[in-house]
Amino acid sequence: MTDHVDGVLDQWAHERPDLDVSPMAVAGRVSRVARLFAAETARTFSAHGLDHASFDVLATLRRAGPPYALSPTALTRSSMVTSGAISQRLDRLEARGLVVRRPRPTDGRGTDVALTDEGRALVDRALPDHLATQERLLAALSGEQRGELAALLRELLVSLE
Amino acid sequence: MTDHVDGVLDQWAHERPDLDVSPMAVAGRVSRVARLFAAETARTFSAHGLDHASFDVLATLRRAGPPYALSPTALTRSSMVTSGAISQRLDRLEARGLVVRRPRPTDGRGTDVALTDEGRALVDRALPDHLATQERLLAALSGEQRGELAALLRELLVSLE
DNA sequence: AAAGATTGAGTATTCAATCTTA
DNA sequence: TAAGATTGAATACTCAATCTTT
Repeated sequence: MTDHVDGVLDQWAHERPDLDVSPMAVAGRVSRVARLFAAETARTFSAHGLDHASFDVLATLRRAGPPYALSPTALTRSSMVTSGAISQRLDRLEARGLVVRRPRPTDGRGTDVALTDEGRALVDRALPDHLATQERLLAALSGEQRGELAALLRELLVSLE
Repeated sequence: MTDHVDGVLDQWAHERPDLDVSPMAVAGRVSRVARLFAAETARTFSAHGLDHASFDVLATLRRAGPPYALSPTALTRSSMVTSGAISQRLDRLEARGLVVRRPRPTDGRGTDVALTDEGRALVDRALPDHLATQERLLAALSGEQRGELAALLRELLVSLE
């Protein structure tokens, strides 16, 4: 059985036999899997009136634990987008009443972003569905294979982060 | 050694001990690795006056072999973006003289998109640097580990594609 | 009616500049 | 000066509608 990347590697082997394209066997597949996962999980988020960007912020606040509040800077560091993107995500979430922004008492420069009750309820509803979708996407791999895959990706991430 | 995802899993285990968040161990890492790879390879592309979108189109035409020509539909299928996005990528590449669009002789509806000599020269220059960047990003993994990782990702892709 | 390709409106991002407070 | 956060211009995408040819 072959996937799209096998075809790409074959083409390069034929057209540029002088080059070692083996890094693509990993890099190309990581990129494709990530995109396919994102497309599929987007459908689940959509069923809850969310998208990946919104869920990402709500989930980061939720898993931080009570009082479910973080600064925009902390949200930016946890995410993989710029501070400007976080500001705009917060605008949208606040307009929907899912988060509130409040000036931080101890530092006039700072802001606390907190989940509202509605925001917390929404992310708690969406999370089980999201996990079920991820589980379904991974169904082709056994528990042992998932463990191996996670371990290899962690080693890679440790070297990159 | 732990990565960002270990921290996320710990947080969820504390806040939602009722849920099995283990799918995130794979899905979260795939997403993060893909984003980090994309950010780093973008720097290489930029050094050649390219970005990921442009390189993707040029490389697809290049590895197709002589005469380095495909239809927009074929380019769309090979990519992971919509036909509208491909149209716009081709506008940009054509404006720079890296590809040319010509009506297909055998079917008035069709278009052939072909690399120009300049387009081919550019992708052939950028490709070795791109591979070197990917190689560097994977440096933490042995050859054997890369093989295992690629095999697991391929199995996943076969189930998803 | 369908296939191939493009268009334009709407959206979420990045980047650099800006504003406020420490 | 620096830190925290936001703003607005520029960019590349998606989605749905459209145009042309078969």
